[in-house]
Amino acid sequence: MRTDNRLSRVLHALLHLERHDSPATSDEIGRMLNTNATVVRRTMGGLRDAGIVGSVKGHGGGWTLARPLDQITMLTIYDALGEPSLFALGQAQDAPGCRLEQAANTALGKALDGARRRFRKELERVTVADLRDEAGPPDFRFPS
Amino acid sequence: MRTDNRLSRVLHALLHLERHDSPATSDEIGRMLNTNATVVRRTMGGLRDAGIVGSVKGHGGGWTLARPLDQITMLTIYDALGEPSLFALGQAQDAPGCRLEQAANTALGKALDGARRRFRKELERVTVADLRDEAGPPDFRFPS
DNA sequence: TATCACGCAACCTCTTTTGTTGCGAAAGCG
DNA sequence: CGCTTTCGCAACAAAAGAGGTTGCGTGATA
Repeated sequence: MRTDNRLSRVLHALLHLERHDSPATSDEIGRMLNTNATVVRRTMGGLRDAGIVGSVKGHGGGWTLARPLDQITMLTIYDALGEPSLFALGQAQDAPGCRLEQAANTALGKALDGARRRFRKELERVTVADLRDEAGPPDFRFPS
Repeated sequence: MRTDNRLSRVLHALLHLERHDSPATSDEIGRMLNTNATVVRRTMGGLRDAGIVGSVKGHGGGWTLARPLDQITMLTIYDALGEPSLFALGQAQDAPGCRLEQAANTALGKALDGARRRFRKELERVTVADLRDEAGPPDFRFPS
């Protein structure tokens, strides 16, 4: 199954944003993420609504950070993206009312819920500033 | 996003299989799972190779359990299905060599790995016999 | 030997996501 | 005051993947 890379992309974009003096245009970010401006706007729109970034129109406009990176957890971003569905596995609904199917789904649901909790807990623990620090010194960061 | 329901379906099918005296044909299972015989064969093939079920050709043939349900964990099945990719989220590979992207991917990867471990651990803990027992008495199980 | 049922490969269809295009509105520049 | 830049938004096209469909072969049984 094709995976949703928006969380990874947005993290990447925010890290670059911090190092950008002026607002970064959608097109610039699109080139960083190897995609195009419309996709960037679509994705960043949710972050703007969540108060993570701001957008400015017109000359010299673009995207800016609305708060310092140490006040943005990975979970903040994940939720701002609309909490996209985490799993490629799901419960079948082939015979609603069949207690055997229900039992199978209940068990699978528990396993998925446990995994989801673990995932969110880890995202909550890590700020984007942590990522920046782990990336090392500013040099050699974007060898384009 | 469309989810992969094979694990749920197979669990459901195994629970029915146990209650079936003669081998169950792919077509019968297909009707239980609201799908068709070919899809059933495709999915059950992996389980046969893993020694979980057996298939018999010809008159009176079909699918049978190769071991008792209390010797089949949910994890056994998941792995027999080829350990299908668990997540709908993934790491972007837009700028290999960019340390900021790498940092984002590393952090995301850790969160996903933790969730995967939790998931597998839970699957390992539960046998299909547990599901059967939790489904309650045999009555009212398949109100078709 | 006729029928049943799995095995397998090729193909079709449907859904979802990404990417593309075009137009409008707001903000600065000269 | 018009021109350019840039986001906002909607509609459309393209690509990928999974599930489903069909057809034919093979083995087993009656």
